[in-house]
Formats: sequence, structure tokens, C-alpha cells
Amino acid sequence: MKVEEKGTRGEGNQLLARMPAALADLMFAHLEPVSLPQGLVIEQPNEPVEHIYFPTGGVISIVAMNGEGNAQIEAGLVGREGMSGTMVVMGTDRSPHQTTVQIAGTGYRLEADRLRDALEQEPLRERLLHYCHTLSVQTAHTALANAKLKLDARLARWLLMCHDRIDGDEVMLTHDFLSIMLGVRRAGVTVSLHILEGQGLVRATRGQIRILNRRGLEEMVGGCYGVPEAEYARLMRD
Amino acid sequence: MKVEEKGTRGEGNQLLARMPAALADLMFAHLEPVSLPQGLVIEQPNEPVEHIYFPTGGVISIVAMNGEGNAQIEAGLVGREGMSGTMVVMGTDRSPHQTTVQIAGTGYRLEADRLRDALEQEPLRERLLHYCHTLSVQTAHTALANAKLKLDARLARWLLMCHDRIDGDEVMLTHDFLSIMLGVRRAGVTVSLHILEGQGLVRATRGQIRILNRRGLEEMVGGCYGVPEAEYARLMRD
DNA sequence: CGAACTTTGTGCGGCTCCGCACGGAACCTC
DNA sequence: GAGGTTCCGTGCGGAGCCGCACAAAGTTCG
Repeated sequence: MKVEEKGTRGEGNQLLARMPAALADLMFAHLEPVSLPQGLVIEQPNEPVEHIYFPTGGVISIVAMNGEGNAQIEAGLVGREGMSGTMVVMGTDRSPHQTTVQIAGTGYRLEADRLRDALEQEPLRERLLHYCHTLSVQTAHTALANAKLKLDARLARWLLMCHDRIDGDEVMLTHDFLSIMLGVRRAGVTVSLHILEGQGLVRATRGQIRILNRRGLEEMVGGCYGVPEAEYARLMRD
Repeated sequence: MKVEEKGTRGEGNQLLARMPAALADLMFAHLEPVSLPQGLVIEQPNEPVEHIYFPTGGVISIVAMNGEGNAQIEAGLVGREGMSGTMVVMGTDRSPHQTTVQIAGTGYRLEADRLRDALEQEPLRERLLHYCHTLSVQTAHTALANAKLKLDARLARWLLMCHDRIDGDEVMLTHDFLSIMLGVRRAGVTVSLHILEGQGLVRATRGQIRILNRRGLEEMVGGCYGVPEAEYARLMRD
């Protein structure tokens, strides 16, 4: 799932790669390289989206929150395999979720209207719809993990999904940040990380988690990792 | 959210209602009235979908399962406001989920290829994409509920979503069925139902739950019900 | 009407995670 | 290098749900 190349035409993001030249004027000419600092709020709940982001590095996170704003949970994780602003592909300009940069990185952004224009091109629309489908499969499996897995396994799953989207094996994140994503206590993350460390799967230091044994993490998650990834692979190959 | 009318052109299903006449030959002529017996499997994981279902009554349920098939959870609930087979709208023919009839009812079905033809019509495609969007918001909020709510609140949320989709106030379901949807013990459902009963919100008898106090149920769920419903209302009015 | 089956009620020990709380370690700033 | 800030480690009592198990009540069918 790792793609290394960088460039000026959207290279480095898998949704933009290998798209037909017909999109050059409609879309690629309008892509604007941006950096994605940690904590940047990309989309606010129920407010019109102005820019679509295509990461080439780093991780952004889609957070569902309840009506009273007192509960929130990560519902989707997006890296260079994907995009923000999927609701535009679905024909609307806003969603009730919040989207923020979870792990700093880089990418391109595009005005939402430019994307709307470009969606007239069938190959692009189909590709982005396929991505929206895999993202919603990912969300469904997050619902599954939240209901059925113990905290250490959920943490392992999250680390795997994150690892898929970064270069190298080091995730720069605090326990506190993770606890919000997983919807648990910060102390719970600390303890669960120790469990993973005890099995030699990761090494945690202040603000950083190094993945040591991917295979081991996958075993720990026991079948609750990989289905959305397989769906992505099925639809995005070619 | 209640729609009562029945007919021969898809009336009774809110996605099919008030669509332009241009779709008559492409789609409405091919709609086939069907009954939806409880337990009917509408879609199998990773197998091509042959028919799309538009319920006019009853409830169908989209279930996400892990790779090893030993864990499953309801990821989406669909009634006469929606449809099965959303992956066809997204441009593919299969998904890793299973779809079954949860509460017996009626509806129309359509060959998947007929839907593919009809999607060429912009108004239909936009409407169905909007629905897919709200369904994925629903899934995200299921992930939220699974992570943050206690069992009695999750049960209340499920009953509310179900109540939105049926006529009357009686849900015909066993505790066992519910426990599978919620991913918990059957005995846990029994106890939680007693809690709801104790507060006068529902009345449970063998194989049946009667909703007595919707407002009370909504209060019990505390802001974790209603966001997907509001998104549906926003996009589907007109 | 009695037997077989389905559904619901209840209990018990145990694990997981919660809320709360505090101390210590690492890092940053002046 | 002193002081503040952020981050991490740990502990305690308790709530919630688990797995397991069994009894009772309702339903179906011969």
C-alpha cells in the first residue's frame, strides 16, 4: 500500500494517480500543494466544504459526534490512499462529521467546485465513488471493532491502519490523542500499549510509537483487520 | 417519516417517490413487488448482487462481519426510506457485508442491471447518492454508539431507528435476534429491556416489544440518536 | 393433553474498563 | 538550571457486561 513518488500533478496520492489526461485542465491544474499540520481542522460539522484534500503523506481523521457534542469517535482514517470531502462526491456540500489532521503530512487541495466540475468525467467519478464505498466499509468495521474488540485489539487495529498510511514505522502521537480517537480513557491506552509492548509488537516512547511486528499486531486483531483494505485493493487495482 | 400510500410504481418507498416520468420505462416498469419474509438473505458477502430491494414496509439490516466470520454487528438499518444494494450506486457489484430481512415486510425489487441503466438519469443518481451518504452517516453513528453508549441506551437507539421504519408501535423480534444485532449477550438484552420497561418506555412480551414513549427513549439515548435522521431529512426534502 | 421446542428470567464469578486521583518523567522556556 | 508544562505510569473502588448455567413460562404439534 506504500507509494513513494512525489510530483506536481497529484502524484503521491493514489486516487489521483494514473488518471486520464482529460482531467488536466479541469482538475490537475487547480491542485494546490499544501502542508497538513497536526490539528488542522479540514471540515466542520454541517458547514459547507470549500476545499477537498488529497493527502500524499500524513493521516487525517473523520470524527462522528453526537448532537450534544459530548461524545465523539473516529469513524474514518484517511491517508494518501484517499481524500477528504467525500460528501461532495455524493452530491452534497456538508456532513455532520468533523475532519482534522491527525498526523502531520503533505498533500494537495482543490476547490470543491473544481471537483464538482471534474466529476463529470466518468472515470474520475467512478474511481472516487469506489473510494467512498471502501471508506464506508471501513466505518462499518470500526463499528464492529468498537462493539466486539477489547481495547488492546482496537489499539492494534488502529496502529495497523495508521501504519498503512505512513512512511516508516514510527507514529508520532500521544496517548491522549489516541484515547480520543478510540473513545476511551487516556490511562487505558497507556496500559494497553504496555500489553502490546510486552508482546514485542511495538515500542512506545514519549509521543512516539514504533511498530515492531506488523504480523503480530494482525494476529492480535484476529480477523477484524483487513476487510476494508481488501475491498480497497479489489476496487483500486488496474 | 411515515409514508402510508401503496401502489404499482414504487409508491410507499421514499426513494422512489416523486421521481421524474423519464424513469418509467427504464426502471419503474421493471419493479417487481415482493414480500420480505423474516430471515431472507438479500445479499451475501463478496458475491455479486442480482437484485436491489426497495422496502415499503419491514426492516432490513446490513451486517458487517470480520474475516474469520466469528464476529458480526449490524452496520446499517434500512426501511421504506431506503434501499439495499447501495454498492451498485457506488459502481461495484458486491460488498463484504451481509444483508438480511430483520422484520418481515413488503417492497419492490429490481434487477441490478436495470438500476445501472437508470443511474444514467441524473436526478435518480443524485437522489440515490444522497441516500448512500446518509446511510454511511448512520453507520458512523452506530460506531459512535457502540463505543460510547451503555447497552440500555444502545437498545433504545435501535428501537427508535426501528420505530421510524414500521407502522404502529409494535416490533416483532426476540431478544436473541436483538442480541445478535447489538453484538451482546441475549441475557443482556433481557435485562436492558427490563430497565426500559421499568421506566415505562416500552412493554415487552414474548417476541414483541411495544414502544410506549418515544420521547423518553430519545432522552435515554442522549444526543446519540437523530443526527443521521436529520441528514436524511435535509437531503431528501423537496 | 402431553412432549418437544422456543423464548424469557435469573444468578454467579470474573474480566474489562470506567472515573478519579496523584506522582514522576520528559521536555520546553527563559 | 529553575520552573512550568506536557506526557506517562500507577493505583483503587466500582460499574457494566461477559460466559456459563439452569429454571420457568409460552408455543407448537402430534
